[in-house]
Amino acid sequence: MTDTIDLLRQSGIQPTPQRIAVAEFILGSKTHPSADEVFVMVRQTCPTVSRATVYNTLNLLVEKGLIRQQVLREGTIIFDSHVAAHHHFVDEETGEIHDVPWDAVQVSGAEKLIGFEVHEFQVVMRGRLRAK
Amino acid sequence: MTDTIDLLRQSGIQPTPQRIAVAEFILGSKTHPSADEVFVMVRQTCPTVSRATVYNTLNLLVEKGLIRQQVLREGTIIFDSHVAAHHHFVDEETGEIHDVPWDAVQVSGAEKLIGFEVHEFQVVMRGRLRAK
DNA sequence: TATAATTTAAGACTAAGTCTAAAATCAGGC
DNA sequence: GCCTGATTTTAGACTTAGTCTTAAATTATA
Repeated sequence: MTDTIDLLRQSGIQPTPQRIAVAEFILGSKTHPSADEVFVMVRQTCPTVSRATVYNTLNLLVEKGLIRQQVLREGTIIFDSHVAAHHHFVDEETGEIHDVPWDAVQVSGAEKLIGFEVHEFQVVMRGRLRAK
Repeated sequence: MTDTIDLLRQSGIQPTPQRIAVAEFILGSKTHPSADEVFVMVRQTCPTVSRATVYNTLNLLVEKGLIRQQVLREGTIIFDSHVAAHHHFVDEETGEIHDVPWDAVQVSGAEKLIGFEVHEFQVVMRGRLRAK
């Protein structure tokens, strides 16, 4: 909790109970929740937080670089606490998003495209989970 | 026009004036329009087509494999007449989507991920257009 | 304590996508 | 051509994700 407060402060974000609750949840999450999924979860620790505040807070965390937003799931933006470059796997059946380590896939040529100044890239893979 | 009718029939799609208009537009498009952008454009050739019919038709074309849908732009699904594997470049400033030829980028390892059965993949690049 | 600035809450609003029910159209048989 | 059943279209209603608005609450500062 104190770590989260310090982190918010260091990022120029005024810590409030609502913001702390949202940050604790999303920064501790290994999944890729939508804003409304965050809202549902955060209401458990902060029952009076409003939906608009959750959206506002998530967008602020993105703006300050603490989390990333991704366009990977149909119908909604998802949020990702893993800010370092990595790839994604999208489960076609469930829509669930999985992180793929940056080094698991090798990409060359992406930053040398003619006509484009590439700032970042990722490989987006689609398929299904393998039975274990 | 006759080509489009034949193509629809071969795909098991009953050709109607509305469907022909939508198919002609999207199959001839080099861009990545949203459903509502298609709606606006198709209304020029088929002024009485309804918005629901445009959505229905695009989804049917996707289902039959004539076009692809992509989750690349915030806030909306885009449609892509280029069904063969290729990559995409997303212009950070405008949100515009550009095709990148499959061979322009080399990817290895994507289909050998532990735990995942990868059916398809693409590299999604973000940045800005280079001044020409 | 007072004041200004910031944040929150909750409802309203917008836009993308889908649903619904009736009307229109199409396909096939006679 | 007519009839009937199936399919498609229409247009408005509806749902949901994301944003806006305004007043209240909270925080920061003097």
